[in-house]
Amino acid sequence: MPTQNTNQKPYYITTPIYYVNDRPHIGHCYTTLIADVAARAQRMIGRDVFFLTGTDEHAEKVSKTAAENGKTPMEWATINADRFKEAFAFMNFSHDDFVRTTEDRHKTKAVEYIQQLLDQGDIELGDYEGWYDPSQEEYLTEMVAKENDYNSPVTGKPLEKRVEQNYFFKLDKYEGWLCEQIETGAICVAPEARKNEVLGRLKQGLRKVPVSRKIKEGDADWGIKMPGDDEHRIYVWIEALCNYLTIVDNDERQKYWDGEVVHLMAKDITWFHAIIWPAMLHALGKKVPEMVYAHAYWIAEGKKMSKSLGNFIEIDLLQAYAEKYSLDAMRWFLTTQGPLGANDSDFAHSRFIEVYNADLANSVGNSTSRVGNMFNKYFDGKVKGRCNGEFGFDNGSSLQTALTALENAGKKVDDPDRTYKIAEFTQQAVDQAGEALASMNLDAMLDAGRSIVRHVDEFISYSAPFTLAKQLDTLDDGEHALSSILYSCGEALRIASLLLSPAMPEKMAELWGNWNCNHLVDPDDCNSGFVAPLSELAQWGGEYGLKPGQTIEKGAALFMRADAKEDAPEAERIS
RNA sequence: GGCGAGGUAGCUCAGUCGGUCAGAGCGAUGGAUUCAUAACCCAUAGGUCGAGAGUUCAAGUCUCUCUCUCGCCA
Repeated sequence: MPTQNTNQKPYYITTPIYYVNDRPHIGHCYTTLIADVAARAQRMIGRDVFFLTGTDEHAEKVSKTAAENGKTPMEWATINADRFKEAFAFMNFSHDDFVRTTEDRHKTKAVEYIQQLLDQGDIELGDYEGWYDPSQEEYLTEMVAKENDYNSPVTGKPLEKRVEQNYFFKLDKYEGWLCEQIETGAICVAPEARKNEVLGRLKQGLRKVPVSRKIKEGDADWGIKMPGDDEHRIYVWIEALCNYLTIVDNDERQKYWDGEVVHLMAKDITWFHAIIWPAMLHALGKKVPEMVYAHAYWIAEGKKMSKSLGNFIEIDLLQAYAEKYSLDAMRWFLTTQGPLGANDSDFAHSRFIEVYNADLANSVGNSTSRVGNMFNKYFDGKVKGRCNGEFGFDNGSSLQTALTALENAGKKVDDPDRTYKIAEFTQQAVDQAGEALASMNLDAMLDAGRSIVRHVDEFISYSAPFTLAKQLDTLDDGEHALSSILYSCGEALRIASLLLSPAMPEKMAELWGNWNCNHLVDPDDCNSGFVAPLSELAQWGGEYGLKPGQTIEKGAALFMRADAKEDAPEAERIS
């Protein structure tokens, strides 16, 4: 099966690994959804894709919470990792692997990397001086300490200046190199606002960063020890970062690291991914990621999500939306309205309904419905003939015939000289989608699909095939004209549906099922992969295009119009 | 406190090197239409482009001041 285009590098996309003590919420789902949409789109254009997500399990608090729940840390981690797996299965994510940092395949490699950095002298023992809050047993950053007048933000008691022995990674060594990598775009830090922030901070100078913590009396045996020094444990964040490499650092998967590497994350962890991780990789003699993309946050009904407000949008609410409006509609809303840029986005019910109706029900849903219906009404639910998608030109008469029908019916044609090159239009949309995908502009990619739908709707209004259909007996080439118009509408929508499918794999597969399009390896499984790369699938009237005789079933409406007055779905709170 | 981003139609935002840049989408209103999911198509939006001053023949588009919002600070 020619599903892969060998001209393109393999594509490796990652999400952060999620803190296993968290409950899966919109943030986790959003980042992973973006990765999923990108991964699906890249696979569709024929690239060899590896999409990784997973959980970060070695934090100290995990062992603490486990104890509180009467579990071993590992039992607790497993229970919670499974929650993420379930959530991601529900979201229909297509990750190729799910890493847990407690797995040997991760731990062994991670230790090897740290060992190498130790051997090279990139990691060294040193003194850490900082503001310690005895009541919370933690160090505070200079900034936080200062803001609180060097008192504990929790208890108000004075902070202590403490010195501790730690291992340090000599990040400062790579200051100039990092600056150059980011400024030249060798590492593309996106969006632009994040890049500026990182560069600004870089110019303030770098220091070595502590990468370990001394093990204290009574600490749980959880996490990875510093190689060659049992008294220190590797900080969980540094070990966690290694997951991106550990999981593909083998013969079989090496090609993914050698290909295009894209790290996706929320903006709070930009620094780790744009600075510390590339520096570590460089020190290890490894290639650095091509792109570090840090999106902004979701807010809920205009308010920041916070524990105190208890307004986190968790997986149960997303499930409620999916149940009412379909999973793919929810995926569509998150993908197109989400904070992929530098600004936060609002998850508001009224907005969801607006977008659902405007983008899905009134657009793709309605357009496929009206075209499918006309095939059924006029041609017994079968594709009648082919058409090159050009209308209004001298060498074709279909549109002229349609306009004649309008005149016969006494309808005014405002602008009788319009021309349509629908095949060309779809090709341009496919090209635009490809460009948008390359820069992770997923909304623009999907909008290319929507632009085809809009074009079809406009063309239907202009050519009025339903008026033409009433005069088949009196117009000589009426049937040919009608079949040409319908073919072009159907074929254009078929191509549009391909572009929309990364966000809405199930719904588009449903349409392909109704229209008997052979895009998928298994037509009943939207995750079974495409039988050919997009360049072939989206070929107008090509091997995978609509063919005369092909059955077009009306099928159920893809997206039924939603009532704006209806209340937001309620989440059934699960503890 | 330091550094940075931004305040453009009801909403979300585009606006490259200063001169059809005052725009798009959604919402709203009016019209037309019936193949379709009261959908689609067409038309309409008089927003001092945060405030003030300056540079210029000409400024959302450059400079300064003020104000508000936001981000980053190992």
